[in-house]
Amino acid sequence: MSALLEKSFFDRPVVAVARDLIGANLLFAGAGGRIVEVEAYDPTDPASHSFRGPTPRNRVMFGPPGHAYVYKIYGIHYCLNFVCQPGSAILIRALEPLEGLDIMRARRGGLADRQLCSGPGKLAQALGIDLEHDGLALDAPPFAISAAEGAHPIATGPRIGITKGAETPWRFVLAGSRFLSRPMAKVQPDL
DNA sequence: GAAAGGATCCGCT
DNA sequence: GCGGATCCTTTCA
Repeated sequence: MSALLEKSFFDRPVVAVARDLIGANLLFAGAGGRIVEVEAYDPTDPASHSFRGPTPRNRVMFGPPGHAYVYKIYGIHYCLNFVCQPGSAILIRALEPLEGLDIMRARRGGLADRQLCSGPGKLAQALGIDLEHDGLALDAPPFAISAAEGAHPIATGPRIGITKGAETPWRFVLAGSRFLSRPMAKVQPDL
């Protein structure tokens, strides 16, 4: 098991951090697994919550790097992000479930492992994350995030579910993973 | 004060 | 493949 990531890991350009998170291990209170899908957002990006500056909801995005930004979407689901440099964050979209399988299955209604964490809302539900956890530090419990070990083939493509900035290819996935929220429509190897 | 719409998921057709 | 659920943040008058 490699060392836990420190806040300085996140104090870099958001796209570089996003690439490095593919293959990293994310645990929240003992439940989680390998990160296989993320998306990057930055303040110059019309799809980003930070595009129009700080608001009560997104204030954590403008705080120090290495904290969790959690928000509610469509009145029902929660999404987990990692804050990088000011106004930048990475949406964690899918995990390969590895730890705490029993509790994650229970939270997700007994669904199959492929469906436990294959989407941002599902992942937050499986890990038990909600608005109470907005702003928590990522380098201390209940978070435990360790760096990827070895090489991971990364594919890139357009982000999912957005209407503005839809062409920006800031979705990063572990190529060929069975645990993605959706397959990469057109596999583009990362360069 | 009002209205629009969203970084989603699930069930039904 | 499509639409409803569900709510609250943000924007605009």
